[in-house]
Amino acid sequence: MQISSRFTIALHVLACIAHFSKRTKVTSTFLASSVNTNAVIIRNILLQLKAAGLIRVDRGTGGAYLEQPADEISLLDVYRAVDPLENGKLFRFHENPASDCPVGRYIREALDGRLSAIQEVMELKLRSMSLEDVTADLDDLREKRSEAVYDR
Amino acid sequence: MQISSRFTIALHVLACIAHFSKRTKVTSTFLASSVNTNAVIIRNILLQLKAAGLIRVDRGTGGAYLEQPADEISLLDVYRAVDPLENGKLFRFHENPASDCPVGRYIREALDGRLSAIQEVMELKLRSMSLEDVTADLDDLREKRSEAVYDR
DNA sequence: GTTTAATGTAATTAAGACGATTACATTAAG
DNA sequence: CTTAATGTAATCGTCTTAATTACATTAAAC
Repeated sequence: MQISSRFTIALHVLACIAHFSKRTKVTSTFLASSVNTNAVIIRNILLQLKAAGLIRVDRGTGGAYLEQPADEISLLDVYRAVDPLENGKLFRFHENPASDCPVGRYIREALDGRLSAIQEVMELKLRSMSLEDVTADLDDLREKRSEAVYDR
Repeated sequence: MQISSRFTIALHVLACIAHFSKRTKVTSTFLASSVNTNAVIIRNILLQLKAAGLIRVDRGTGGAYLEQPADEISLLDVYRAVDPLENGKLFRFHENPASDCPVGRYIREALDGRLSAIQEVMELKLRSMSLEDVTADLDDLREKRSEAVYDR
């Protein structure tokens, strides 16, 4: 059960908006070609990011813009925007274990706290990273790679 | 993208084996009724746990037994046994981002380390908990609940 | 040796998610 | 009014999950 690529696409989209939107109009078609997917896929992700209050999208004229500073958009914000979990729970249980079994009767209760703790460390880590961290990484990589060219 | 219930079913199954296998023969039919699912579902999970070296299953006569002490079986062992990730990566990327885009060209490299770090904290937490921790929780719950009965 | 109870395994089904795609109404600037 | 873009519905193929039926294989027990 890998996590859907919607999450990494959303980060790619946000990084593009952060990088381009001051200079160019960032449309779903533009984003679709950077990501290499269909514009409708992008538009649906933009709708989710907008619903979460992370971006603004201009109808008619077009263009997407950050609604929050990049350092205030955490990876957890993005993850939750595009991949909402039902009940907020990462782990699923099988329904109706046998209540007349000493294991089945209590297994859900026994696991619940532990599984929540696992989910929590993951979400804490997601919350500790921001869109700005990602764009800073991108800037570093671009710089390093162009240096490498001059090295030859 | 919730994680498949196979993981929590596998923990239920292992807890049953730990609890019952010294006294009773633990068959797939027995486990299926405790979990409340089909015996073939259980048998496939037993095959995965066996392939991971966590249990032994006796053909013909039937019965499943732990192959390792409960305190040496971590939740990560179980998770990996029943829910193997392709490439071992929790997060998926979209293929072939535009290499002529300053974001598309480096986005994968920029995210890779961060996503691995997220996966790692989750796996460390999974590794920190053992089957014995779960069975101890179950014992506690059974004791508490029977006390509660006498309290009335 | 036959019976019996269990596992291993294949095949099928239904439901749901994902990603891609086409189509089109709606919007707003120029 | 034209144009370019978004919002949204509908469809499609593929994959995964979970459930189920069926049956060959195994090994103990009588």
